[in-house]
Amino acid sequence: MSDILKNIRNFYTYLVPGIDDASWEHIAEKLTFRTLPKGSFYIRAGEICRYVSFIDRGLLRFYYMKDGKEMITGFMDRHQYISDYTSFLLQQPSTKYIEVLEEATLAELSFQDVQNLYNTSQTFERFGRKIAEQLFLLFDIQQSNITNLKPEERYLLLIEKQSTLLQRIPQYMLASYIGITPEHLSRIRAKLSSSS
Amino acid sequence: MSDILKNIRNFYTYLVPGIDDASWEHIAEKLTFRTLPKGSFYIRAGEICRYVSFIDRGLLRFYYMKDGKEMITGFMDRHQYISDYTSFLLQQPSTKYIEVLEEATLAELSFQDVQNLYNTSQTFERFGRKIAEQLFLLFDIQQSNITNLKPEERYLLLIEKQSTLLQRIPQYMLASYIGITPEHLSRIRAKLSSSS
DNA sequence: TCCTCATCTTGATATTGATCAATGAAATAT
DNA sequence: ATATTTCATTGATCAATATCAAGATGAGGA
Repeated sequence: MSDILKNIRNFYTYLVPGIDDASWEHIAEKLTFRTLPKGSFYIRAGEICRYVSFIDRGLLRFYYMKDGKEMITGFMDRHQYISDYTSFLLQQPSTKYIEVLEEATLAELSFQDVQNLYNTSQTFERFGRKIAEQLFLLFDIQQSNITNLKPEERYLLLIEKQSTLLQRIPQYMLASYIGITPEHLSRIRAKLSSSS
Repeated sequence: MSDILKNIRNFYTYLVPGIDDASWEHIAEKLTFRTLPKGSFYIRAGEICRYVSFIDRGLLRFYYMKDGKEMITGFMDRHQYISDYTSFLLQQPSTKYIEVLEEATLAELSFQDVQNLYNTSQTFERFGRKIAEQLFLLFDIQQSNITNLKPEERYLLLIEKQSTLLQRIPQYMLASYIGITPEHLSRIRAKLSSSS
């Protein structure tokens, strides 16, 4: 347990370098813990996201349904932050699913506690700003990948940048994440391996 | 001039409802003003974005270059906030161009002033958080439009939601914004008008 | 008014990636 | 070990959209 707290504090310190013990205690005492088994859902479409969570362990996938098909928009690994932040910020029903791919242990803050912390702690307000800024930057990179790169280039980038993910995720999910059909990814791979 | 300040204060109040006069004065005294003529650039690829700006008047477009072609990612109208926020946050060279389509009057804060305000004003820190959250929400909506909708549907959404823009922007720019060629947009329009 | 440049339209063809269908391979359950 | 199910590959065809090439339209300047 104290290992989890250490990891979370590292995460906070990364975003708000100067954080002091008192501010940290203030936050830490509000954290609650939860373990989600493989195959369960962090959130489903229609539900309101009531927490922001730190992933101490595990792997999750984001997707939404489009014409009866799952469209995967991202994966979240350990020591990252997870939430359907749109649903959380607006406290309105989510349009996404977040499914647990590998059993996950989460440390969470409720919406109400987050608001209270914003009102009582300048440090936490800064943390909230940093989180939103990080998400913005992440989105900006991802969007430019989607619009700039062809499927083949996105696949190569994935190999280069996230090779650990490739081993943990079936190919048809990668295809969906890249934005193509499993058949097309298979052909891209065939072409790449024949030409190299 | 006092009209501009009133508009900006409305914008701040929208994001941080409780803002008091003292906090506002603190911010207002750092604002600088600038008018950019039509055809000039707010930023070009390779430059670092040193300001966040409030558009009091005017219209601007975001684009990046891809294989020698301009790919338009957005338009910003008056009473909105503008910046290449990725370049601003990281203080690193931009990959985008922001061009003035209609003469623009801007009220700006420099990167350094923004950092100082974060350190001296809790209200401003909250404002920074809200700005980032708003940008995140905007991106999320835009991304789901791009991935969920077909070009024709994106065009119809544009007509429905931003009909004022349509009159101010040439069709080939709309095509780029929608993510298709001008020829294809022309055909979509032909099909729509024949079937209605 | 006429000319010119930019924009928009229309047609023919090419490319990309999806869909449908079948087969092969690998993991899991019995 | 065998059967069942899930996942990956391969082939044939189809749909959406890009590209290339002319024209048509329209607005601002000489």
